[in-house]
Amino acid sequence: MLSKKAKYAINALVFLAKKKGEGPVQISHIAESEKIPQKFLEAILLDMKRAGILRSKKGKGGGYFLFKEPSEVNMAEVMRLFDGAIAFLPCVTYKYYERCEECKDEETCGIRDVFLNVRNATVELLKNATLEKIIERESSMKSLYNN
Amino acid sequence: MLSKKAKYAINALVFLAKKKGEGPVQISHIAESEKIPQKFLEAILLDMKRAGILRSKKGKGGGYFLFKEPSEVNMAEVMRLFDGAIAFLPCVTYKYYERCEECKDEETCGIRDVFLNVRNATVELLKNATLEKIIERESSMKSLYNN
DNA sequence: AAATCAATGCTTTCAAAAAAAGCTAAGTAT
DNA sequence: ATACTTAGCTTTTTTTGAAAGCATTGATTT
Repeated sequence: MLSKKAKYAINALVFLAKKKGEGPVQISHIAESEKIPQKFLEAILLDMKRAGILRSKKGKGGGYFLFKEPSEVNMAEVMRLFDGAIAFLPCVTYKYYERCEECKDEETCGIRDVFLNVRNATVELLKNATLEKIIERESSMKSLYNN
Repeated sequence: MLSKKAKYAINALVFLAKKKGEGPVQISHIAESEKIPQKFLEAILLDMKRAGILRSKKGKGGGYFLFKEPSEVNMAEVMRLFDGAIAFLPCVTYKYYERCEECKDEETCGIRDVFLNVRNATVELLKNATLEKIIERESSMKSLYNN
């Protein structure tokens, strides 16, 4: 399961992506609209700012806004930022690699093989899921649903 | 990431599947061979016994053994037993379903759509990954590796 | 310059879950 | 009987998740 942090981050990102071009959005506004505890959201937004996804502006008329293009922010990136590795086992991750103690031979480990396939499929889908596509898909589903 | 519990469970299952037909195996034997803290393993095996995957025999010559067929034990089942839902979001699970508070319309939620696809792909792969196939694949990889 | 607004940084707290460890009981084969 | 092995229960320790609180810094407006 995603941590609350990651989930909130995604919600906030989609929200900000929809407001792209409208200038900074206050934390309190995002928190209210997406039902996220404000203080928690502050930390989350800050993390994403540090990661180069968002920027902020202080003072009157300040707030957060998307800095990267919506087509360049994908779910794999966001999940890794908040929850670490996406894979189910450390021996099939790239950045968080760790060998299994009990494993006699990683190359021929049947368990590893399964979870490597799962990881690859998952990462593929998540990398493809950009903010742009999510919003696009949402509006196309909405019009489908309303006709 | 899988919990240690789930990971240990899988290791123990593969171990027992390889010993299928050789009678009960002592907990201590599994623990040593797979490098699992024995007391922790006891609880894990007991859970799998309750789930009908294993059976046990007490007293001299006792131990645990696989009760289900190796072709009928898959990774999705084991993971659900120990770690609960496989999906990343509660709104795309079957048994652990929960609605997202902030979600205005689940049917057209772009985020949900992404994670539903991920879930479906993952479950498909995990259901297919039975103990039988894991062992089979392992030995075929080994012979490939040795030639 | 002062007042105001909003993000930033840092610390602490609270709760829950994960990961074990310890001890006693119960069942079974020989 | 007794030696062996799982079963059951309680407690402890560690880690992580999820916040809440408060003082600070920086930008803007008047």
